[in-house]
Amino acid sequence: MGTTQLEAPQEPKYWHLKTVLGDALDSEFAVGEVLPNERELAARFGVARATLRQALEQLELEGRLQRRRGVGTTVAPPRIGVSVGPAQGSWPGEGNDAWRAIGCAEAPAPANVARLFGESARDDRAVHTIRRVRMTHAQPVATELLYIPPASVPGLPELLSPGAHAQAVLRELHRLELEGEDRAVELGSARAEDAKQLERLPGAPVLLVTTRYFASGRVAAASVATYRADTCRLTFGDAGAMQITHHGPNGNSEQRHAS
Amino acid sequence: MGTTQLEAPQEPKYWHLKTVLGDALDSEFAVGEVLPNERELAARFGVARATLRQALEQLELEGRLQRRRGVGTTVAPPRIGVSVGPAQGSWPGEGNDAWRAIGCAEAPAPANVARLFGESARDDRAVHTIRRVRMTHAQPVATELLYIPPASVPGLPELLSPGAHAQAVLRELHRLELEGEDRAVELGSARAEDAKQLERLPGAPVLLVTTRYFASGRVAAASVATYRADTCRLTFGDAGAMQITHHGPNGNSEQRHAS
DNA sequence: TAGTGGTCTAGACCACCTG
DNA sequence: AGGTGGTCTAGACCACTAG
Repeated sequence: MGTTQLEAPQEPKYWHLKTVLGDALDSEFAVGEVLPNERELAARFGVARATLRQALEQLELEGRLQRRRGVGTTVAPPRIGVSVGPAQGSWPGEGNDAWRAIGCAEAPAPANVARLFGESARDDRAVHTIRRVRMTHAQPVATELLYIPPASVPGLPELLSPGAHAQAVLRELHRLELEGEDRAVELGSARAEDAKQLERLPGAPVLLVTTRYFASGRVAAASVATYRADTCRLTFGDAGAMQITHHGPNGNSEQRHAS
Repeated sequence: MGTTQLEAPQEPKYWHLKTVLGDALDSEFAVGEVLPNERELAARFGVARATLRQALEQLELEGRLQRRRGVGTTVAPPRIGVSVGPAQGSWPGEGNDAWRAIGCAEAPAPANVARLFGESARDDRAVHTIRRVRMTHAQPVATELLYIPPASVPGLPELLSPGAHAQAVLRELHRLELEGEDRAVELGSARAEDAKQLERLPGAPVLLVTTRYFASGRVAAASVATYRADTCRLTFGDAGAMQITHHGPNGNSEQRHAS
């Protein structure tokens, strides 16, 4: 032996670890089962805890693990498919879409949101801002800020209790005919406020879904929703019944696709 | 002073750092500008390099920074909006959709893909597998594996060169009438193979877009596309012209939405 | 109170790019 | 060759959860 060892250690330790752990999860662990703690795992694999943690972070990012401070690391269930596409309730709050309003306010839209409404509403007054949470299987999967310009809900009743006010704004909004929607998805990290509602730590990876609702030839409402990236798979179209993808066990697909 | 310091150091250093750096990016740096190197930044802020790196990682995750080994850390341009929704070329490869086939093969579908085709094709023979890359602004933004069962392309000509074969399969596919599509988006990390094509390191955060194409009352094709999460914003519908969201400067939206 | 994951440090070496 | 970011180590302490 000696220098004859031609192994390719090009592969970082944490990457190799991730693979090994991932395989172990598929073959030796059941969903919900708790793994040994980080210090023991690190010792068992002969690496520093920081290195072990790098591997765990990746697996958590891929939705295979769930870590909770003070509790432990458990094997995560497959991601939940949550429908965000059209072909459903159309307007926000229409149909049984599992959103729950938890607050509302009237304030000038922040710059990034004002942009969604286009040039027209540049110097607009305060917009109705509704904060909602989306629950699935008794777990919070998303928070959302819904922005509705006063012009979209002209016939609004008197000042009401915060809860009732949100209901009233949505009800008024539904009187309009929805002409179409627009959507964008990007990666982000949870702001402190959102993180708390999603029961995650600040900075946790999230999927930001920005939506524009069109009616009366203009943007009648807009929203920015924050979905937990670890537990959610966003579905569009009638993909509700689509099976999981789960970059998993044999999903590694080590075939030649080459050239 | 002394114990009178009631500051809330609950906020982790890296989180605070991220905020400070983020603000600095907006006010003092131009897109493309290179930041001081990590060792100097760490010293300047009085933290260990690992802590500084945690902040940079977050900013990179949010698409605000771009780091390249051996080169440096630069301020990233706003994310590129790439259209993935319907209302475009419909079939993959139809229209000018900036995809370029770089290889193809016939092999049994991996388990996770076979699932997309439903029960019917459980024990199916090899499927056509086409690997494509999507370019935008001369940069690779996505790689894709397109799976097409032989049944979907019956009239396929003789064995051709790898490149021509991919073209032929797609051309045959276009003869079918597309009845609808299905889509799911989730967070993942780049496999080594994809990472290379996307000019990123293995494990880089990506958005996995799984699509099913329906024709003749069944799934005629399916694909798993891997988009760079740092540089891309996926758009659906006619959101092509939608302005950036950019969780940015004043986007922090420190208003009360409370209850 | 004991045990977990989360944060932080101060170093070291490596892989990669550029001049 | 020199500088960059990427990986890794071996510690320490903190915040949280649970029995």
